[in-house]
Amino acid sequence: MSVGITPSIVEASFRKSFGRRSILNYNLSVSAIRKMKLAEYYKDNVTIIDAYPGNGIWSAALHNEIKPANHVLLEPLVGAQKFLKQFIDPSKNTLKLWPEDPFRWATYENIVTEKVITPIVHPRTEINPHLLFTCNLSTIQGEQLCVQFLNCVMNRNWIQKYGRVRMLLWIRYSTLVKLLATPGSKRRGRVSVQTEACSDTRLIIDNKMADLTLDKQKYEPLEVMTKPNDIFPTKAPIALIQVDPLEADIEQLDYFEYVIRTLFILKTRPLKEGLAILGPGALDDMGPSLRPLLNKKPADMTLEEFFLVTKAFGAWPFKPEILHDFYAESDYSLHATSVSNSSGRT
Amino acid sequence: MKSIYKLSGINRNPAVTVALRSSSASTFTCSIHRRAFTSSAAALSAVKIQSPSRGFKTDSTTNQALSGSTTSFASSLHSDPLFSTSFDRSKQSSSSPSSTSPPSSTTSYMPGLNTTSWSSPHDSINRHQFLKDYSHLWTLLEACLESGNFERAEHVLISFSEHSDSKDLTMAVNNYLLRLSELNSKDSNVSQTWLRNISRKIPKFSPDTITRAIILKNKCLHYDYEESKIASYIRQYSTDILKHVDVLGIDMIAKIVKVCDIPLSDIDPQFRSLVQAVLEIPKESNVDASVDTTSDATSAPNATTEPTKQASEAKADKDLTTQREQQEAINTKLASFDIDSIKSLSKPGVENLNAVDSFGLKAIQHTLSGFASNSEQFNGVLDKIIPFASEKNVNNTNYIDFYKMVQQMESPESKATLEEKEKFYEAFESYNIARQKTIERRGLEGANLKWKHSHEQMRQAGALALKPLEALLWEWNLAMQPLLEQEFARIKEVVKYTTTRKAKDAHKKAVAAAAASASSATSKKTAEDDLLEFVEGENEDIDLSISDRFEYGPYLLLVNSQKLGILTILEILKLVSTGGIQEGMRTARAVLSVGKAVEMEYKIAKASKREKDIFGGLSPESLSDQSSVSALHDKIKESNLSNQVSWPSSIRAKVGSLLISLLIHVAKVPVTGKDPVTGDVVTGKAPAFFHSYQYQGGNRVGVLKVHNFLSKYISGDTPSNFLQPQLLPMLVKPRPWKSWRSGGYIYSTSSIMRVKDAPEQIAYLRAASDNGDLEQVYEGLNVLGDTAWTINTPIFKVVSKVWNTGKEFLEIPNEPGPLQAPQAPPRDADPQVRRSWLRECRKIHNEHTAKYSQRCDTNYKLEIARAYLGERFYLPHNMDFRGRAYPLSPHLNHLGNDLSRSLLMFWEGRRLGESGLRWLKIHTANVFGYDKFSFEEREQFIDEHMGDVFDSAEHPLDGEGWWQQGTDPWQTLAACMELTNAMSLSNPEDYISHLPVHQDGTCNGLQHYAALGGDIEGARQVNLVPSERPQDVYSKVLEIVQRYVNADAEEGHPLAELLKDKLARKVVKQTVMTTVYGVTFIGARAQIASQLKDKEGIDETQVYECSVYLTRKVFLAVRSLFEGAHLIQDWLGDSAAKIAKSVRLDIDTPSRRNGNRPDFMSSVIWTTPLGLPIVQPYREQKRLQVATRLQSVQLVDPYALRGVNARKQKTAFPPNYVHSLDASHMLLSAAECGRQNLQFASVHDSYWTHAADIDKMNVILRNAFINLHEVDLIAQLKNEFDQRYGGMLEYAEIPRHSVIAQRIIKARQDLAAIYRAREEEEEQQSWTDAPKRGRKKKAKKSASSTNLTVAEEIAIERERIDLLSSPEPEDVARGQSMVTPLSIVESLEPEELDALIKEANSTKKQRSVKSKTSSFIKSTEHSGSGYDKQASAAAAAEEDIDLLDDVEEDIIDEVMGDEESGATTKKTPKLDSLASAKSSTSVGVFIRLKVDAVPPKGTFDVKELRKSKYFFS
DNA sequence: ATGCGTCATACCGATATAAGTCCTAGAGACTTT
DNA sequence: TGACTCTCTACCGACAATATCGGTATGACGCCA
Repeated sequence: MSVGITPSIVEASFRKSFGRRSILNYNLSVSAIRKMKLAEYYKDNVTIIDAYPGNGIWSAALHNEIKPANHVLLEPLVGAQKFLKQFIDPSKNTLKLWPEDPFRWATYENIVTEKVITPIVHPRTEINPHLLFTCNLSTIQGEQLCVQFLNCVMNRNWIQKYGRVRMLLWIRYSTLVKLLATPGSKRRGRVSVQTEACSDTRLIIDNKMADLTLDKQKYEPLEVMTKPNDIFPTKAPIALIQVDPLEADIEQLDYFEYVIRTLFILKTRPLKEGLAILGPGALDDMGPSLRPLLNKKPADMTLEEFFLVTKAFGAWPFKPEILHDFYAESDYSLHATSVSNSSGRT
Repeated sequence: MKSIYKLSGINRNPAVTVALRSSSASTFTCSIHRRAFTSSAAALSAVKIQSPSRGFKTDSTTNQALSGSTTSFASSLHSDPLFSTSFDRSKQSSSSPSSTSPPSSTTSYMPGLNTTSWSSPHDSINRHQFLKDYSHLWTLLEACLESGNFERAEHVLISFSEHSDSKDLTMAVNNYLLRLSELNSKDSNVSQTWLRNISRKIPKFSPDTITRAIILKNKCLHYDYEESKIASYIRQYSTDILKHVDVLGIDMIAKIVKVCDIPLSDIDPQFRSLVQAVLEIPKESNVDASVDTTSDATSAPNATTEPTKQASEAKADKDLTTQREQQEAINTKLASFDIDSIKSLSKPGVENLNAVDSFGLKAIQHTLSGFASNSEQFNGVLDKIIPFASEKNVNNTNYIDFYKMVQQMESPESKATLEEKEKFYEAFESYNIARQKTIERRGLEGANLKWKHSHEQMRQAGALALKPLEALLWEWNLAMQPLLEQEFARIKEVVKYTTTRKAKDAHKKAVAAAAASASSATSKKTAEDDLLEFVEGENEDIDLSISDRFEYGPYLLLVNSQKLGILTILEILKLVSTGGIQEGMRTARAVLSVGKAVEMEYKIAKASKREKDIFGGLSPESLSDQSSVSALHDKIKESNLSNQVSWPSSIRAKVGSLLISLLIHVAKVPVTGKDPVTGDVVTGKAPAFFHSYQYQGGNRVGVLKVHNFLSKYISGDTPSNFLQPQLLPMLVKPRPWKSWRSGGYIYSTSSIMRVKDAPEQIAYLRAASDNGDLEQVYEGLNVLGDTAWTINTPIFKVVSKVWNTGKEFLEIPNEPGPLQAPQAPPRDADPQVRRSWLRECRKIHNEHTAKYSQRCDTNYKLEIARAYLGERFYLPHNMDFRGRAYPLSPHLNHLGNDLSRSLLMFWEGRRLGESGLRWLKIHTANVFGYDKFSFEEREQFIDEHMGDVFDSAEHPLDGEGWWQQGTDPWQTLAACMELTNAMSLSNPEDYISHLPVHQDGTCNGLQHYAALGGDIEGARQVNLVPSERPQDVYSKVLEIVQRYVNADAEEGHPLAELLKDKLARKVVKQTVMTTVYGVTFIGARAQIASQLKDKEGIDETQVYECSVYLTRKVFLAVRSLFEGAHLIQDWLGDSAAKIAKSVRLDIDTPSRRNGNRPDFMSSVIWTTPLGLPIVQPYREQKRLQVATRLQSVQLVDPYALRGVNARKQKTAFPPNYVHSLDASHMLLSAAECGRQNLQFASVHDSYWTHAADIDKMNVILRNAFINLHEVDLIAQLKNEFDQRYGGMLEYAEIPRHSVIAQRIIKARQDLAAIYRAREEEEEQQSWTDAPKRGRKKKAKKSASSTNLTVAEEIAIERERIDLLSSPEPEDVARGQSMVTPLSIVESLEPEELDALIKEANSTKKQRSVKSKTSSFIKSTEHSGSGYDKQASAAAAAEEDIDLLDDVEEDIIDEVMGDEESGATTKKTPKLDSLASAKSSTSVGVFIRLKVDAVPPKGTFDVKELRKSKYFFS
């Protein structure tokens, strides 16, 4: 995937996406990367973890622009592996293909234990300049994975234990609006608050044909895909976002998670109704301290306001002890089998 | 055009909406979309003329009475006589719908009145267009009447009249009239005036004799039986009026008879004896001790004259007192029969179970035993009768052991005279009736008194004492009262208006006025305001609560506030920790349960009150003529409005949610917490319950959680204290089944069939019931219900001893401690760690929940058993929709697990005799698990183990414990005890045995299959063929599998080598068993995997592939062994698929999701040999969200017309059919056992009777099986299908090259051209007609397409059929001139068509076989390949990247190829394409449905099994 | 009296919710350019 | 003119996801001829 073979990969990957949605426009990719000034930030001993490279356009652009010391492609799809292999120069050690599935957490441990990558832990004062993560999350499961990556940002586990690792994620539009919805938006939900709380997330490459209800002021894309053949499949809009984990801690993280998850159940009802379902007597006990917010809808609330609620919740003496609920599947085969066995006994 | 895509039958009905919600008060128009084409295309437009009565805008009929509102109902679309043939059982054809059906509104089969047929027009079982609203109105009418809201009731009545049949209407009016006259008993003019008015308003209404009877009743009360007034009225309408005992009551009739001097011969002979009884009773002694004492509480407590709170409490006190009085009265009665003392003779040492001593079951126990402890004066006569009486243990006995009493009385040593015995039984019977009634009318107020008592005790003990739960509950109920009163007041405020709009306007005015006055007087905030604020919520919700109250209000008013409070609390506490929610429950379930409890409470109270009204001073249980009594009971139930229909679940949910929200608001528990900041301990009061939500795998679920303070009180032993007493075993014989809704308990109504949200099932059932087709079914079920049971006390003692240890033992789970979740990993732990932690938590949680619910379940069983110790009881039965019988009373019954079964035995004993002793031994061997040997061997086995048997019986817990090794240990113990008792006699054959002895069918499903197919080999395997030793299917299958595996092992197959020594019967058993149910490969694989998992020597990683391998082998073996069965199974499945995927021409059924395709509407329906119609209920469900006070709740809408779930219809039909046969077999056997005076019980394919009667039963059940299968059932089924579904269309393919196919293609093109032209024209028209109306988006079609969609073609075919059946010759001619694919196909001879289809199918098959090698059986032959692939994949993952070179080219190409093609375009479902979807060599076409020919029947003669010893063994 | 336009509202269906996916297999239904 | 994706995986008995949004139908109401 050296610069020299760029035309060939562009040509070869035309209208290929291996079941995912991918960008096809190499030049636009390059342009976006330059606008992000990635090459300037990632200079020294750079490792790129490149999940689901698929047709390889975006990977090629990253590779050619950043020229990383180590670029590992996590691609479980045999077809895609075969395709990508054509463009990998085995003699060089900078670009490797690893066939394990990026969906599995073990993959990320394995590439370390197998010495495919050697991550450098970087202090949290700045974005880790030695490690960049990119992933194509354009499938239906991609959204799930995306949310989990964000959870990892919050929990500082997974690759985020190496410091604040920037993530460049290709996501569906439906996911995008969930992540980037601003207060007052119809799409404002738990994930958007969480994203806001733990990361600085920007829209990098937008898609022209999607008319989404985003705060365009706040999320001005660096590049826009305009032509039908910029992506494949043509009518399946995706976007590239850049997720920069924040340095600061979230206070009372457990409570924060519980509060936002619960409050967004009744997201267009006044907060007082939402408070009531936080715990027995919650409205009576916490209501007074949150009086100014009581009539606000969770969907309209800002991050700071959620922090206020979290704080009040943390200070509430009678808050529930168990914040994570489990449920039992109705799979009590114990009893059932004892009944049926005895009618047809052995 | 759009009309084609509209489901014409389901237009919303505005007039009904008015009555239900009355959101509006003026003119409505109900428009029906036209179904017929309005095109000018000559051949097609004829439809318009053909059916002038269809598809028009109905005229609006103005009805002044409805505050100017105009109501109209869509006229029926399909009332053609063509589609109204009668439902018939194919074997005894044609019977017209009975005209004597009791009025009912849940279902209706009135052809021609707003109805369409359900699954087939062949049966005249029709679906009322507004079924849902119809039944809602029905219940609403009753509710309004009960609460005295006559204005609205009339409103409802008028809406109802618009689309009800005249019988239902008359019944509705009569109920109105009855209630009106009740409340105006002193003035009969009121009701007469009203009647005149209503007759004018509803011209359809015609009074019947019941109407007259009501007026007569009113007159009697008004004029105090003044002869002149009454006699003339009777003369005017004949003495027929007097047959309505259920209206007038016996007392009244007697008086009338006396006053007017009417000869007794004019009275309905059925009830003459009752009237006579009244006449003979001297006036003063006419006091009934047993009839309801709480009845005044039931008569519309919240009607205009509502009892005050104090009054109702006082009444509760009174109730308890009267109850005691009543009991004493009965005691006196018993005593008067010369059995002065019924003081318990029961055994010592029946330990009390550890349980919260409070209400529920305790109260029942109290009822049951209530008067055992009284007075010493009863010692005497009984002592004379029973010599052992002196040994009686007086302490520790809190119940009467009737069982022992009777045994001793009947024992040879007993000196009781025949007369004494007779008197005893008579007393026993009436005592039981009284107690049964008391149990069914649960004493809610009684519970409250107990709570109150507890509360007061707590007070005395001082504040420091921990409050007992009861005290808390009392406080809650007390606190709920003012809120409930407030709610009642608000409801009354709302419901006094006839429309919500009026109510809202009035409210607005009131608010405005209040605001005006408030501005002057500064508002002071009072407690009441707080209440108001809570109840009313935010101002913006007021409109909502008004319309809400308008809906649920009338229902809530039916039960008084005391009862409401109590039952809410009881229900909620019962539900704690259900639904997999820790320390809580699902909101949906909670609100529905509470709502249902309210409904139950009301209905039972109402029934009880009516009974009192009708019987007057007579005591029904003491009358000699019990047949008249029960006939009258039935009549009462039938005429009772509330028995006909259940409340809509939306109403239940709303009522329940309101009550729960009140409870949440008032129920508080003390709490302590730590202030996170200061660290101080804070105390306070917190709500005991709170409403929240949880997520279950991405789904939101509403939950009601209990405060953990409260959950400390609640253990697995608690819920049984809150048990609803309505569905317990009965102390008297159940009311026999007489119709589909008459039978079972005394007060509560149950249906004879458990239906699954499917009115269609009810419709068919009702038709059969009304038609008198179910007599055999009734007979069988009644035998089951008449079997008398009692508790096996020795077993109970052992069990309760074990239970009280709290430890796990056999089937008894231990007392689960608090849930201990593992420590959560730190947040920054690897996601994998977190994931496995979560998984672990979930697993522990699951286990805990399962354990808890098991503990609860066992506790229920034991508590019920304890309550019924020494009692004689009965288990009323009904059926599932296939006809299999189940006891109505849950928890403790003989269908339960081993433990439940062991706790039950026959009340009646029978001398063993020689054969009985032998069977008792065999039974002991069977339950021990030694059941695969010959009878002689089993007998011998027990003889050899007689020492173990004795030891088990005498030292169950401290002996060798031989019984515990049995397959069914508890039943083994019971058998050991029985056998020991018998053997202890000098002649064991003299032993009077009560133990049920079982005879089980060996793989009963396969037995039926073998008989159906006449399959000799199969018959042999399942013991249909006489044999010296029992055949064991599972061992046989295992043997074959073993052979396969050995063969593979020979060839070096690694898995075969691994497995060949590890096969066991157990591994294959479940799979063989479930084969009958159509288990799929993956399901069977999972079963086998779980069996292999515990096997030694199989690595965990290999379990999967082993199970895959083995499952293939097992399937092969089963198939080879039961070839005949599989042929039948396949035929059944294929037939069901054809039916379920058939297309109907009689109604328009576009798919909801894809307007280009019709939905499949026909369920598989068949009639069992006993005449029971069975409808498979599997349809797509429509779900409704109902907004309740707490949250919105999702309910299924059973009334929605939805397409069938074809897949489920297909897969479930074979097992359902076979189950319907085994059910028939059972019921036939039961009926015959009843005739031969055998006690009989069954668990589907396990038949029970006394040991002594086993020989008789064996003959009976064999004969029944032979009778069942002597006719060719499958042929009969095919015949029935042909008749019922013959008019439908099925999809078939014929070769494209055939002449016919070419003609069809041509015809389609022609039709498409006409169709498109007409479509365009219509479009134009619709633009000019109503430019704003959007077109139905359902009809998605590509405008340019020249092909017809499937839906379009069906529409055209339908037109043709309609034309042909038109009465106009002109239309018929037009129809004949139409050339459609169907007309072309029908021009062929059937044989020609068959040949064409066969040809097409064979080419298709060839292609598919060529392209796929997917059959698992086939791939078994190369099962090595899967192994290899797995290995290489694993290797690829482990090795370095370079290994990618090794990936075979062809795989890559394949993937790449797929990717390429993924980008290619897709296509529209045009009919032509539908044809070529499978192969371009054939054309798809709709033909008349014809089920396949029945597979040839084998030569096995079912009569042979008469000699088969092990058929059932 | 009728008709029309506008606004409010009820109803119905669609969609999001959470966040490891459940180790695999195979048939069948469904969709939609 | 097929193919791809999605679903579901044993019968019965027991049961049951919810909040919100947007489009459409329908009715109320006002207005004016």
